Amino acid sequence: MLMADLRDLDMRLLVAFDAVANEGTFGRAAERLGYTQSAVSQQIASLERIVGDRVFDRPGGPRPVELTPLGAHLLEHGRALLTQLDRISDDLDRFRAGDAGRLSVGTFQSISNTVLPSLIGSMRKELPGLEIVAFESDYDDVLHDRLAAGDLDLSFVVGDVDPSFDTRHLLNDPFRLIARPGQFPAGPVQISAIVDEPLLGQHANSCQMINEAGLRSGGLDPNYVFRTNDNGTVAAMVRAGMGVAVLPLLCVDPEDPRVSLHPLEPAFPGREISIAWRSGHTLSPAAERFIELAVSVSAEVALRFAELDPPPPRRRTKRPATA
Amino acid sequence: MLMADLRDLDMRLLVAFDAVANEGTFGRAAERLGYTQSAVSQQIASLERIVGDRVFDRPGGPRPVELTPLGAHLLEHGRALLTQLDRISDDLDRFRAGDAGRLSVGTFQSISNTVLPSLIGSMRKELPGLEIVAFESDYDDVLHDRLAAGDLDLSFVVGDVDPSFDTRHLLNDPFRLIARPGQFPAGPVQISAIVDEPLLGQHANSCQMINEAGLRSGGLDPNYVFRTNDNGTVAAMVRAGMGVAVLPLLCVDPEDPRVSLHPLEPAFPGREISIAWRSGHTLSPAAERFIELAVSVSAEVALRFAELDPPPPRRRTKRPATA
DNA sequence: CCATGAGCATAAGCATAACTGATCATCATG
DNA sequence: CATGATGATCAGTTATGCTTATGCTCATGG
Repeated sequence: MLMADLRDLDMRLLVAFDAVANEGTFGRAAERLGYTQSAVSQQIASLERIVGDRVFDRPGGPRPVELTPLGAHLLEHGRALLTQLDRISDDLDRFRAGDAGRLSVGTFQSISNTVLPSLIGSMRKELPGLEIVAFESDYDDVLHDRLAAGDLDLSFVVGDVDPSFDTRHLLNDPFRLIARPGQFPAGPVQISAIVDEPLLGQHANSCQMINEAGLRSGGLDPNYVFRTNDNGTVAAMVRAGMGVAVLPLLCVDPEDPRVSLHPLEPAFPGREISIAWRSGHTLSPAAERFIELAVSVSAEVALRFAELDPPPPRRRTKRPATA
Repeated sequence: MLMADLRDLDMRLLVAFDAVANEGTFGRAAERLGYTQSAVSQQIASLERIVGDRVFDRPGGPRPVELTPLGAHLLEHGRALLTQLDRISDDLDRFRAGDAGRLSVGTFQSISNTVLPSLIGSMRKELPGLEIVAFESDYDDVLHDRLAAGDLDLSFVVGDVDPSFDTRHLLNDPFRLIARPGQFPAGPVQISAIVDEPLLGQHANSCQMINEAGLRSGGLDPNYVFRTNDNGTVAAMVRAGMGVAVLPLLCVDPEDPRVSLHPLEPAFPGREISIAWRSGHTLSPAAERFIELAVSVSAEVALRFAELDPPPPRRRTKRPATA
């Protein structure tokens, strides 16, 4: 018996098999499927060649065919396969809508604290079937490597990345001086005014590099007395009087009354935050949507920044003129 | 996008898809599958036409292809399908060995008590993967109907059945007089000796018909004072002195010292027990095996009958001659 | 007992799908 | 810039799948 592998099976043969089993005759099955009786006869013959045994007893004459025991057994498997195919079809449709599969996103602390919660909230509300996995690291190269390896679909990044990645710009995150309240008068502080202050900062990473370069360009040779990547710790140390810090605005809580924030003068560029993915690689619909939402959430954050600094000129709500 | 249904999918496309995903290039996948690179390229193109999207990013040049997000998602499904196909293949092999699937057998009380336990025991030991379902009825027509409807794969039957069934003969079950010990001298009893005895018997069924016909042919016009299909009850009634019974040997316990069994004279034919199935219908391998085992277990039973009656002439084991 | 019709199988013919072999374009590499 | 590995594509061939036409089987009903 020349018995082929089931892996050579065309699902259409199972469809025909199922139809014949339901209809009882090859002819009616053919009619339902839009074939001729002969075609169905040949399809069943193909199926039987593949499984190696008859799946129908043909009693001859006008009597309907009946499943052989093996046919009945196979049909259970076959129907399970067909419904699984339908489920896969549905799942692919959901995937195309972004509402299935998994999305891995690289992030770093300040993003995780600010844009990510609302972003993931929106995604989960809009695409509840999508599994979102976030991976956080404050070391750019870790994120880059995992992104390049395909472990991550998307990653938030700081500054420019090499051209093997495509990016979408999200926002500019300006640096601010963090000091004790009252230590400096409200408003901008000259960099020259803090040349002798002990500095608190982060460990070396691209953000800190931008930061230090900016300070140096303002004539300050930074003297770091403590470095930590935990932004909360930095703020606490400032409150404790250990020194002052210069941090990206996203890294501090602008609502915290226990520290005061000051723009620096002369101003130097903030860090540019983008979202990146491997160039030349198709993005999943979920990733596309994530990027769009990231852009809009970031725009809201940028808007809050703009309102924060210069400190909003306490504009009184316009009174309706009394007639 | 002319997107076909997944039900039109040929599993060979998934095999190629899987191979390319594993090998990284169309060419190596083709080599492994015994195709040309061109064939695999076209197979992937077919797959992509069916799912409606690219499943690989082709970076161009000598770089390997990489799964698109949708491709990765589809591949998980595809691999699940392929392993399911392999499992089905294995299951079909087991089915062909009789060790998978379900076997429904029709039976009646005396068979259930005697041949069936050891028969099912042998089957379960030999084919532990087979599910055996027994359906018992003491009404022949019920068994016949269920067999004809295909609810039963096989059924034990009494006597001849209509030609829409095929049968295999199992054994002849002779009728015996059941009496109180001492009521008659050991050995055969003339039918004429029990013409005045009140009779116990079963309700009308084919076995009882044969029985009554036999008694009539021996000159006895049976006078039934109690009928039940429960053979244990018949024996108990005999012990209680209600009357005597004529039952097939399979229906009584020949080890029970509280009743005594007697052949009747003139002898009349016992009931013929066979196993039947729908003629023209393929039998499952499990059913084939069941029939074979039924034949051999029945032969053992017939042997015990032969030893029982005439009571085995206590033949001494031959002593080796001393030199 | 024969005519009828429902049913599947099969052969012949054709259209299409699938595969091969050759060639082209792409692009990393040295 | 030459090279080589890669996928796409085209033309040609083979294989597959489908239709039409026909034959065989067998239950049914005169």
